[in-house]
Amino acid sequence: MSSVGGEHTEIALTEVEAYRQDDPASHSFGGPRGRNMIMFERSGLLYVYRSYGIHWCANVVCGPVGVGTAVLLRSGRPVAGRETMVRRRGRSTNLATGPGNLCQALGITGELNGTDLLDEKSPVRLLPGTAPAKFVSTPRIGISKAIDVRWRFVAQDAEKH
DNA sequence: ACTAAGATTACCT
DNA sequence: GGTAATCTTAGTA
Repeated sequence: MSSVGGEHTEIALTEVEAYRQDDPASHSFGGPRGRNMIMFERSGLLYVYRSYGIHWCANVVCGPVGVGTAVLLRSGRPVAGRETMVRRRGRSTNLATGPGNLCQALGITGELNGTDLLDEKSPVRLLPGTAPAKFVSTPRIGISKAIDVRWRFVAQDAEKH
């Protein structure tokens, strides 16, 4: 969920991708430096980076301290605050499909990099939810390295809204 | 200092 | 289906 700007929005994740430190396609590949520092912190932190100079992408750090592991949030289904998302996105469909769109819908920007997703006081938090009954794994999207590992997970009930 | 490429999206034909 | 928009990081000189 997110309460950025005092407006509550909430989505159920339908698509994620895993990135590990020993993964050539990962920002954490080669060790901690610059923007990826957060990936080496403790689990439950938010890692935000800019993509193609235009979009924000959000990750959840999930490895032990010192290991650069994170999960990229690619898509979600609107659960609450739909009006806010429509206004932020300027459209009423595909509100949170795609990494950049998801961040825009939730109001996530680079300022939130390093946010503790497990702290009740944080503007952006991770809440327990029900795992999708069925999901498929596929090659990851938008990268040119290590495309043979199928670490993109898509919920079968994912729908465009 | 300079150049190239990138975990993308929206708009054009 | 193709491409422009736009900025940060990494590699080279």
